[in-house]
Amino acid sequence: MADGEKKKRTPGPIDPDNREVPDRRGAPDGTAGRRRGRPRRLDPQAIVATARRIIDEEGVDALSMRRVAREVGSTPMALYTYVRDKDELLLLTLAGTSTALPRPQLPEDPRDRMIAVAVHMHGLIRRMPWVLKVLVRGDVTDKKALWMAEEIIECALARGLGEAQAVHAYRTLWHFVYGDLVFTAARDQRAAEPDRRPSFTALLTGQDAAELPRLTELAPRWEELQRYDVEEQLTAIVDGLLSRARPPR
Amino acid sequence: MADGEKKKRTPGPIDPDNREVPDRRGAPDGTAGRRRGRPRRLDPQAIVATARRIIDEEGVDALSMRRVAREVGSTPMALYTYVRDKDELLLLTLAGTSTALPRPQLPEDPRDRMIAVAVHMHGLIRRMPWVLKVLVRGDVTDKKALWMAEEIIECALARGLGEAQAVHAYRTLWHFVYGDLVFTAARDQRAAEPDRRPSFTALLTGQDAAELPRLTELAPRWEELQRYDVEEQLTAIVDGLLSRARPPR
DNA sequence: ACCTGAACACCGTTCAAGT
DNA sequence: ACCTGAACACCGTTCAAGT
Repeated sequence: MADGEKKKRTPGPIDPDNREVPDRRGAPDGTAGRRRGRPRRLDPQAIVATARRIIDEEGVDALSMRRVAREVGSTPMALYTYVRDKDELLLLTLAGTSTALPRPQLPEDPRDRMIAVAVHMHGLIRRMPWVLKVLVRGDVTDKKALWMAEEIIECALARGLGEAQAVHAYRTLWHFVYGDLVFTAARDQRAAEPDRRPSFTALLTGQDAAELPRLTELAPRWEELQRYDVEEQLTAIVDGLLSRARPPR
Repeated sequence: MADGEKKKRTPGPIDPDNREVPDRRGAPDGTAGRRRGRPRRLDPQAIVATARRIIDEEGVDALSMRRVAREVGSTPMALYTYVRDKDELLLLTLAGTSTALPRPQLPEDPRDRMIAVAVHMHGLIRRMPWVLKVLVRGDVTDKKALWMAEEIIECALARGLGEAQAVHAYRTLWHFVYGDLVFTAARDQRAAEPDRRPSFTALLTGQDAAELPRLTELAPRWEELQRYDVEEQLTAIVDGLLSRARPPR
């Protein structure tokens, strides 16, 4: 990094919100908004749409710059006019995904509302597990998903949490939802390929009974005991978080 | 998958618990425990150790079968005598990692103890972030980490949760800890490469103020508001979970 | 049983050149 | 400004052959 201080700006970034890109149609005199230089041959939206489809159908691992290029009828390097690198393309696929499920009717009571939003958040991603693997790489980039944060924070404030506490409550709920989905997905995958390493209970030998008596006892029933209703867990967490409110006066 | 029903068993699996592998030293008569066929040239433990070192020093993405082979002075395909595939090697690197932090003194009170164990779990992985990326691929494979599950479940039972509830409590805590660590790591990484996409607050334009008033208001202070003490959050969660106990009689 | 070498079917990205 | 083609430095894994 001795002399590499000049950063290349991505020349034609893609608008993550899928709005019309100005793209050579501007004022009638043809100057304002007109792109300079060689006209585009590729459709930026098509690039992202293709990427999204590949991920959706075959998983994140199936996504490659070469594959997208092939499918949009171009060469790998042409894509780099539109995205800085593969990571950026991945993030762009997130936009608009939060509208997959219609925004639900929410209860009026702040506590119940908070739980309902968290459950919705969970259900949304449960339906599109690929989103999980992309989300690790950065923050939420889908503006249409922000209403959920807004709602949860608003509810927390309504129940007497401070501003910081309310933001923390949102994060805590999100972190749980995320973690839960990751492990649910891992379990589903393990179930899909049997003979693969089994759940940890198989590791327990007779010698462990002394050190891990409770686990040893529960091991045979672990699979069923493990299953929970996310809503119940979210309810418990929300109640725990709300119990930190300073008493209303 | 029409005719591919016969599964090759991995011939010489590596013991995840780092115990002495029998390896050609058996009964004095030289039969029991003796390996048949050509003797091994590679040390199974060295393979795993090398993999662990690479991941630890340069991250999971730096791990490749070719790289490990090179560093143990062999060829890529020789590794497949010891592991079924790259995934299995990855899982094997996990063994023993939970002893990185000494087992702490725990409070007697079940609630406090539960919190302390959860905090310990968090601190352990915080110190070895690479573990996170490997854990997604499966369950806990480090037997030495199971005492944490045992403790948490035991505490939950002591406070009056049912068996299923106690197991759920453990899972909920673990899912939160995992999610929290993933996003903390993501934030750290974002901070390390600035100019990269910023936090979501930068997405908010004037037009959003109407729809997202609270977020818009908090946005300028988001970075500081966001920071929380994990222990506080874990405490709230534990209290929420324990509040589900049937009242003690 | 264990190990090698060549081969297959891929990667992301840089770089120089063309339009 | 946008796109191409060749090249660089890699991947995981299969397969046939050797010891």
